Amino acid sequence: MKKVTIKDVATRSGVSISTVSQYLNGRYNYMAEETKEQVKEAVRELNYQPNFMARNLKNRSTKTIGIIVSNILHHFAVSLTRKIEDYCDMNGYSLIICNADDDPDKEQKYINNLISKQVDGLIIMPTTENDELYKRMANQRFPLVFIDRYMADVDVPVFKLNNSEAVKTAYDFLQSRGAERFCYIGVADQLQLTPRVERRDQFLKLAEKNNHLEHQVIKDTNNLLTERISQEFVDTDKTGIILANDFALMAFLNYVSESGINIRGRHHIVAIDNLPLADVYQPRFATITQPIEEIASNAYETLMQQVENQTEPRQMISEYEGALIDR
Amino acid sequence: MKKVTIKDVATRSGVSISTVSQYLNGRYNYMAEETKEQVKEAVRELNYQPNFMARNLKNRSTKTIGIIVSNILHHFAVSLTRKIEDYCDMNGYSLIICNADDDPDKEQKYINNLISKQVDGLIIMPTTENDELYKRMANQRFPLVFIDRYMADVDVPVFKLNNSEAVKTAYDFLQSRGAERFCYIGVADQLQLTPRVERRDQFLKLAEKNNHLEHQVIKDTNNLLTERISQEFVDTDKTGIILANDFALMAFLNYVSESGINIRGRHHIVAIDNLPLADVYQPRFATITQPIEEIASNAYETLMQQVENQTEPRQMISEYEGALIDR
DNA sequence: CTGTTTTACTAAAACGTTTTAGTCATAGGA
DNA sequence: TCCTATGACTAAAACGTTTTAGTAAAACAG
Repeated sequence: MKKVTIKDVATRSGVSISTVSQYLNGRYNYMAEETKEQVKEAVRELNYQPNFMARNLKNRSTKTIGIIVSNILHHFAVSLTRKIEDYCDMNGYSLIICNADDDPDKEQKYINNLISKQVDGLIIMPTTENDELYKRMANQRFPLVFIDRYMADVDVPVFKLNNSEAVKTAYDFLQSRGAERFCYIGVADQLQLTPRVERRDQFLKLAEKNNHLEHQVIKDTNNLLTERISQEFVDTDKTGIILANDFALMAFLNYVSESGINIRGRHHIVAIDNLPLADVYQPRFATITQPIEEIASNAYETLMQQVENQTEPRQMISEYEGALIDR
Repeated sequence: MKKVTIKDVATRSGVSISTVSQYLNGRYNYMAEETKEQVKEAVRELNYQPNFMARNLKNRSTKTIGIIVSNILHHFAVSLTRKIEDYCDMNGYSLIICNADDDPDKEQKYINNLISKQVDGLIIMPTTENDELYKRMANQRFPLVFIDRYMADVDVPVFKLNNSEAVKTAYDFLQSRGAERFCYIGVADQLQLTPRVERRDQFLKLAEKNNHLEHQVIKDTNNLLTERISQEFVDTDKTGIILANDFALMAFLNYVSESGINIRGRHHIVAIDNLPLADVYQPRFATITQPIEEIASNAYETLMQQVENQTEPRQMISEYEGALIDR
């Protein structure tokens, strides 16, 4: 597969490389109509695709940004990526999607990879473990925004759900439905990820403030769920359950399904993150949807400001409210 | 943000550009230990990242492949991408993910984009509308494989589910459970996508062969579902339902949820594609899982053979069996 | 001590573009 | 008529690497 270069096009159309380049870049100012046609024809005939590498070795911008997704199997993450892709598309940018899998090493690898590929900017859902790297990027004024998570000492704009408010909304909702004891189900987190920490902390704070002594926090859905939660379920009709995210919800529903427990109408449930499943699952449960649209558009805009105006990234935490959907 | 180049590293470590390049490429054969250390130090201090553009302008390979996903919101597509990413990772390749959204124009844009970015090969779930482009790529011996779909006249290896067998398995299963009438629910398809066509055709063939005159094919879940299916549901206990994919399943469950119909135990259902939801939904229904692992590994291997051995793509349809999961 | 080999390093060409600074006709203006 | 402007094009430098073909010194063989 020998590649077609600008030289081939030049030879074929009988003009110089420079003229072909002018044509390709739409600078027709001083170009005879005939020449234009000849080049056009040659490009078509040879099916010429400009070499992006060569082009962007000269140019400043690659018109490409990268997103490093925490976990591509997470519905919130894909939906967000999907939205950002739309914005890129509308503005003539390409989006490279990388899946860090919540693995700091993989994340680091992808960051360096994308920088080396000269992306104009980076949107990251950080694992929070590579702070040295983030700081270095911020110092070098590399265009960068964070989504969903942040670190207090890294000066990068953040766009995220107002986790405390979301949990408060959930808690209030459950209380208004008559819940008397509360259970919070999260997922195992070796990493101190913002959403998990903020949500759990807020839950504990509220439980304490309301003097709801009978509350429970389940951190690891992998093995503990089955043992720990079962008695409570069997014993009471007045438990309010908060499911910290997609994974907690699925783990919980799996537990329900496997244990054969009938939760119909007996417990009130609010899940943070809005899986499509929520629209069809019986019994119905409430969810708190993430403000995906706002996060995506603001993160994109802010990144573009950095890319185009060369403003430097500075810490700025933008929180958006989740919306409770009571089904 | 001025970028650090190999020249800066050379100046800082007091050696020539060539020597730095040798170091970077791990050719230490004829290099003094001291020089090595100095360069290493300079690279570290400057946080130097080689410019991928420049590097791959010289090199043949970019060690990058692209995947063009039909629809990133489709569970099957993401899972497959996830697997392929693992293979890339293991072999030192990077994966660029693009979402064509089942839009032929977007697909074309991304294909050209990725070729222009000099990817070494491309994995595509084709929209089937860009056959001219596919053919041109195949002719130019551009390393290429298809997943999930194919066109008879395009000479590119394909890796996909054996759709006919999958539908037959589903049909047989429903029959064995006592279904007497059959309903197939697909999704609207302006495009003639392989899975949709093959599955529907097979259903019709089986219905005819078995002389099951009371069968129904619903193509468009958007508006027809509500009107068309309701009577049947209300009227009979012996309907067997085949849901053509993720989207059909969700549309159907939405319908069930909104209409308030109780399907508990009354109908037998098999859904093709295995959404995580299937593990938790009540009542239980059977699914046919796609052979994701096999498709991913074989597609990757075949692409790599083309990339590395310069073998040319030739049509070769590899079909893998789905597995019925009866819950 | 001379001639060859090995070691450690470097200058310069090349990759495929874009861009700058031209060249050379031709056309207008005086 | 000569001078300047403009129109149509091009040669060559530059981008940041890798690689080839070298050079010069040190080590070795005879």
